[in-house]
Order: sequence, then structure tokens, then C-alpha cells
Amino acid sequence: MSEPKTTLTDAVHDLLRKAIIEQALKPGMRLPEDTVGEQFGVSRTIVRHALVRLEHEGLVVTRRNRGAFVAEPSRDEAQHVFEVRRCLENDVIRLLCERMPSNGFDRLQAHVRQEEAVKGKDGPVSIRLAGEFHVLLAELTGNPVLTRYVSEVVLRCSLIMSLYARSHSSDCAVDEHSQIIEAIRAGNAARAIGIMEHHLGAVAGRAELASEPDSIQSILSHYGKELAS
Amino acid sequence: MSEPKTTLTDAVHDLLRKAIIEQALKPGMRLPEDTVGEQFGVSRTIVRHALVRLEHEGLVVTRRNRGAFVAEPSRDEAQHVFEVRRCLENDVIRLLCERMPSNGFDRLQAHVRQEEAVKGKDGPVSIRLAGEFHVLLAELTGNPVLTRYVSEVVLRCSLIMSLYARSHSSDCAVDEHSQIIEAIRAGNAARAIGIMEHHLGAVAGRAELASEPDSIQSILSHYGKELAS
DNA sequence: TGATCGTCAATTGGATACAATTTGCTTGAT
DNA sequence: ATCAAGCAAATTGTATCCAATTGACGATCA
Repeated sequence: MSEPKTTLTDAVHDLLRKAIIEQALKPGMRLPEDTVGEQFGVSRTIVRHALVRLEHEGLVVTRRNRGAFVAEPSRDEAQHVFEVRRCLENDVIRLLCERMPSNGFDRLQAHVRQEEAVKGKDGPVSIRLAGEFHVLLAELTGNPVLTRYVSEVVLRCSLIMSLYARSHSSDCAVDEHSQIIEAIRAGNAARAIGIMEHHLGAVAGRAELASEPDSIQSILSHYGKELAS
Repeated sequence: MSEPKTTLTDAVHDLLRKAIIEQALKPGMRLPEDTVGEQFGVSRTIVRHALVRLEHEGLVVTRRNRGAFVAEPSRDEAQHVFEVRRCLENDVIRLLCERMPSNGFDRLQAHVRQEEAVKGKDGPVSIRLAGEFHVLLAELTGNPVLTRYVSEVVLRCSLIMSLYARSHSSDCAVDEHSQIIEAIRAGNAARAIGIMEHHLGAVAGRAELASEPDSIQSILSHYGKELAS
């Protein structure tokens, strides 16, 4: 069997996270355990474990005896997440200016090329790539702890954007990504951090309206196809 | 109802965490689900959920079909945790210099008095209080996300100290805590951060010069030379 | 008519039972 | 004596089952 080395819980966890980040599951949407389990063809136990993790990551909230919901970060919460993200990402930049690995710039530029390939489109792929750039930066520091935290706040920011931003329009984002790379390459930490601050500030700045939801089953059935074993 | 508002999972989670931090459960120790559940009078389901969270917090590691163990951070991991901790705590200081809440200094000084009360003793209480000072600092920023992350790295540092440091002897620590408070009160962020860096550096430094047991690979590679035949 | 209380369906919280996987040990052959 | 193969015990992975809590609808009474 080509069975995956990972557990079912991991699979469901990843799928749900992906669905949330890509805005298929919108903030506030209910996530009943048996509905989800039914759609994915697994038992409630699995879904529960996945939901526990997602709650820990701040992507879902659970109310006692009420069930799980996709998180709806308030503006205050959003502010707090962005504050931590700035702190972490500035440190990432600082560290990379000291110890960028040899193949670091190649990997970064390859990623930017990917981003440019989907430039202009506002789809889920664009959102995912924009986030992954920052995670890649964190990875290059060689610090898994830092990478995990950056990963979490970036994911939460994606969720926040889906709530408050009217458009991801990553045009400027990609440009700024390139600028950050160049500033790091020049060893100019101050400038790189400045751009990053501006970059995040611009992202945080966009905060306006949202849209209306879709049925849970249809969404999950779409994502569940990957689980067909 | 005198029933607790929290769920059983939370209780077990807290208990296990406390036990790990206080070194009742030592690094590397096995945590079989049914044994733990038996001891606490709950089912495996609960223990499992708690273990999932603890793994997410980096206090336990789980191996597929092998079970959960109290984490044994390598020196590299320790380094990574300390690196993130410096980053986060420096930001805490920076934020507090801008917006310390009105009763902040009172709470901080009350805490330091507690620490001084157990000064000299190397028991679990001393370890816990030393960590809680830093969590309290983070709380005063009013940022729950930041507080959670600081909390996590501080806990992991406690675990690391229990592995590598020969003594917590928090004599200097308490002094430095007071110094940090005063620097913040003076609005001197640079000085406060400097003290914090020194404080954490001292803590991390103690971890360096302690016992030796680390990665299996290094041990095996050392002993393996004698086997090369 | 409106508010309050009681019953009921829905859903989660928790426990138990079963299956799959790993590990250690025994046993046998070289 | 060493090593390999296979069997058995222990432990986790997963599913199902029962109980407890919540929210809503509807009946009753002021």
C-alpha cells in the first residue's frame, strides 16, 4: 500500500486548515464533528483531534457543548496577531542578514518567480503563496521554533485578511518581497526591516468588508476528494 | 453547580504540564496513555487530547505507535528556543515602555516580593515563580497572543534548564527582575532590553556549562569509533 | 398578548471496545 | 555464540456507544 506515513488526524487537520486559509470555510462557519467526519469518511474521534489542534493554532474556536467554529478574529485580536508577527518577522530578517544559508537566495527567488506567475489573480493560490514566502524566510533561519511561530501567525493573518480585507491584490506584495530579498542580500538589516514593516503595515491596513458564506457539505466534499483511499 | 467551568482535558493538561515543569516527570520519561489516565481517574481519550496539546507546546514528543515521552530538547533545540525567547521578550519590554498599565508596577513588585520570599531555595516553587515573572511581563502588554507565545517558550526553557542546568539559583535573577522593572519605569527601553539580554544570556549560559547528555548520534559516533573494525 | 417554564431534538463530552502496529523475546539454524 | 525469523505482549490508532449539556420550540399562565 502507498499508505501515507502520517495519521488520519494529520490529514484531516491539514485539509481543514487549507480549507480555512483558502477561504472555502469562512469565519464564523460551524464545524459539526459528525458532518465533517461524514464528509471525509472518518469518525468523529479524528475530527475532534484535528479541531483541538486547530483551536490551539487559533484558526477555530470551540464553545463548551456548542461545537467548533471557524475563528472570527476581532479587530483587537487582529491587532495582537499583527503585533506579534512584526516582532517575529523583524527578527527573522535580522537573523538572515547574519546567517543566510548558501542556497537561500536561490530558493527565495524561485518562490518569487512562482508568485509572479500568478500575479494579478486574487485566488486561493495567490493567498497561499504570499504566506509561504514569509514562512520560507523563517525556514531559512534554520530555527524550527521560530518557523513554527511565524507559520502560525501568518496563517492567522490569512484568516484575518479573509475577514477584513476586500482584496489581497498581491501586486505590491510581490514587489516588496523582491525588495526585501535585495535588502537582505546587501546585508542592510535596517532597510529590510523597514520594508517588512511597510509591507505588513500595508497588509494590515487593508481592512474593510467581507462576503457571504456557502454550504458546508459542498465545500468539504470538494476538499475530501484528496482523502479518497 | 460546583462543577468547574473547565473541561477535564484542561485539568489533565495543566496537571501534566505542572508535573513536567516541576521535574516530577523527568525528560525522556514515558507517558503511556492508560497509565496516566488510570492515575488521574479519566479515560485515555482525555489523556490523548492533553498529550496532543503538550506536544504542540513542545513539552512532549510522540512517536508513531510508540507513545508520548517528556521532551528531551537537544542543545540545538535549546538554542532555538532561547533565540525566540529573546526576540519575544525584547518586544515585550519595548511595548511596556510605551504602554505599561496603571497597576502594572504594583503587580510586578508584588511578584518580586514573592520571589524574594523563597530566595535561596532551589525548589519547584522557585522555578515556577521565576518563569511566571516573565509571563506576567507579557500579560501586562495586554496582548494575549504575545502572552501565549512567551508562556510557551518560558515553559520550554524551564524544561531545558531542568535538563542542562545544575542549579536554578535565582539569586541574581530576582535582582535582575527588579532592575528590569526600574528600567521600564524610567522609560529606558534600551537599558531594560540590555538587562533582559544579560538576564537571559546568564540563564542560557548556565545551561551551557552543565551536564553533557545530548544527541544519541554524537554519543554513538563517539563510541562507534571503537567499533570500526 | 407576552413572558416564563418545561420538554425535546441536536450536538458535544467522555468511555469503552476493537484493530493495527511496534517491540522484545524466544527459538531455531548456521 | 551470533544472527535471523517468528511469535506474543503491550501500546497506540480508530470507531462506536452512552451520558450530559445546550438551544429552541411550544404550552401554560398572568
